[in-house]
Amino acid sequence: MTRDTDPKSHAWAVLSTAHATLIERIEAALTEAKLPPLGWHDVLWELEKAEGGKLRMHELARRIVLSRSNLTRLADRLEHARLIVREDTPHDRRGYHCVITRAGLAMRRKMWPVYKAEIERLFSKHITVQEARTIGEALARAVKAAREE
Amino acid sequence: MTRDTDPKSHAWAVLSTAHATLIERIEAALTEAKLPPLGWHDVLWELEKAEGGKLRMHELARRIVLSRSNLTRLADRLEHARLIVREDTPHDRRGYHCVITRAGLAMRRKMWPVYKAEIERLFSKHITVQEARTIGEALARAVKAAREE
DNA sequence: GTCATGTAGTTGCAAATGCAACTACCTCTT
DNA sequence: AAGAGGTAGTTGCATTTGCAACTACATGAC
Repeated sequence: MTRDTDPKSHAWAVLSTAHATLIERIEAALTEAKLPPLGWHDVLWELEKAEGGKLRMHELARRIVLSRSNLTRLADRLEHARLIVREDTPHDRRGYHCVITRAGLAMRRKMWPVYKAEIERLFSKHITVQEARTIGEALARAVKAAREE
Repeated sequence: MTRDTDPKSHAWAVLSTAHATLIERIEAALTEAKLPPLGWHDVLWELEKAEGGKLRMHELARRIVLSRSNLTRLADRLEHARLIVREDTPHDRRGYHCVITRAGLAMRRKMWPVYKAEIERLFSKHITVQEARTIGEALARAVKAAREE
């Protein structure tokens, strides 16, 4: 047990390191380009993909894997920057819809090339399509299982 | 460009989500077990693996992918909890060695089963050994390339 | 109806993070 | 031997995070 050689734990360890390394670089690239942090892109992209460009807070939080309270504050910042707006929901007066604005769409389109370039440079370039598929499938299975627990 | 279907970008997106999901659960499990955060385990484990149970601050920071200033503070907390000590280095009076203590070793051994159980439950159980190997190899390649840049 | 229980989202506060100085020391050049 | 430039690590400060309350509304049982 002193040295863990199980290939699965090892895969997790490498995944962790890879994530930390890439995130660090991606954030640096965004800062360098005078763009907002990665989290903003995640929110905007989820909204853009969603039907009508809107999503309930809790659903958005679930999709970007962020706690509710953190999303509240993140949404505050995005709203303050006029990239999203909060709209009352018709049938549930407790909640809101986050809606992406025109400026939000524009911002996401500005962030994506910078983000994408880093992914290519630091990730895509070094793995095969076959490996990418394996990674995508295997991890999607794990995420799905974790969610259904 | 509205919808990105490139399998490599997709793999990155899934990796990101998987990481966030698992980390959240692992931290929760550690908290529940009244144990310190995951970052403490990372530090202790790197030291334990290292020759003589000691590492220079900058080397430790590099290995756990943490900024220097963050490591300073993290090390402060670990030192305060008596899990590591800082020792002067013989030939470079600017720096220190972080050295794991007996209590540090004991703490890591207490944290690992909790950590490991979550990895198994949420990750290992859902992927094949072959997939694990592919993930490990592909991501290690990317990390290596990023570091050598 | 009304009470108990559950869900949506926000807020206060303490702790952790990121960035840009800053100190101290090392190394190389001349 | 002295100065320039680089590296090691820390610190101050503003921002972000995490957790536990807390408000407001919804839902189901009776």
